[in-house]
Amino acid sequence: MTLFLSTFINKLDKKGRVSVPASFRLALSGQTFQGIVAFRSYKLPTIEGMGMDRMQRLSDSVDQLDLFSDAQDDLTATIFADSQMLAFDGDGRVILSQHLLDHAHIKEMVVFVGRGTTFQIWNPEAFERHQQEARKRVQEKQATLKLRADNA
Amino acid sequence: MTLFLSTFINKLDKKGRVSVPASFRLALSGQTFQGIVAFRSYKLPTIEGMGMDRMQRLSDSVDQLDLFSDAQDDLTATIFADSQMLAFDGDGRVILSQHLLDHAHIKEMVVFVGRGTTFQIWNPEAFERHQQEARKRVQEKQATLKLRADNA
DNA sequence: AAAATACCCATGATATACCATTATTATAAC
DNA sequence: GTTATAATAATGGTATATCATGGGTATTTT
Repeated sequence: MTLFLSTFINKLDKKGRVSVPASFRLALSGQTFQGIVAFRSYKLPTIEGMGMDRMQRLSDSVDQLDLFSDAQDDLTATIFADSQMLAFDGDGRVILSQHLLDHAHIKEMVVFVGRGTTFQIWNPEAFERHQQEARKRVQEKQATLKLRADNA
Repeated sequence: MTLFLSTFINKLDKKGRVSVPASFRLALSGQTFQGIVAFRSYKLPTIEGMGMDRMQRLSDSVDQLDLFSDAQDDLTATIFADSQMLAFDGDGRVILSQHLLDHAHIKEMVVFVGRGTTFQIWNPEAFERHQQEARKRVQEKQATLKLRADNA
């Protein structure tokens, strides 16, 4: 099992620790770095999470040895500089930095959302809202699609 | 684990020493030269840093340019001539030369910024400004960046 | 000799490792 | 189908190790 699936809600303790869902840990079990890599989404109030291997591949694809090109500059600045390596403790927990928590407006409860090869970490209410809006957009799209189909 | 990730802010002591972040040292632990290679960025007020192995690769790629071409000449002058090997002391610190410090306007605090296969060393305020601008540009260019990220 | 550098050790802060307890889920027995 | 039991996962707290930092002393360099 190498995919991140489902959503899980866990509690943030007063030290900022939170258990990474067991199934996510299983998906990461083959990796050398036992933990997750996390950075602030540059588009939504959520934290992007993945394994180190994916980060490595991201780096490889960006690494053309033209380390001075403008094109890659902003991307590397934003992603690599902002990302953090969060190691599991013996019980599969990580510590989310204040930096990350602030961005996602997380206070006590944390939602892990599987997205296949990556996952996201949300504030529960914010995630719920985001989901509903996404659903609404899909429905609207379906409506327009149907109209088009009828017209065709 | 060979990537430089996150940003760390450390202090320059009165002897000019500064701790290289532990995770950066870990990323360099496999190398024969225990230290960093640093040179002045030619387009930004920052110091470019990397391990000796990456410097070697850079050299190899420059070798493939025509031996006496302008491009090779420029790279050799701006990178190899300007770069310095800074060895770790017993506690993982290096001494940044005045030459480098002046270029980056560093006085007391030093920011280490991971960029995947390399890193940069900044003045804190200058970095903050640069980072925010980069983030803004990334948000504007979202679509392109997303494609890249997905392909990785 | 003076200055710069390398080496060594001490300390406080913080993160990591470890262990105990609770909760939840799955399994088995009745 | 319900209850009992076991297994796994999540949570909470404490001890330990690591790291950044500061200072001292020796060693090299000029």
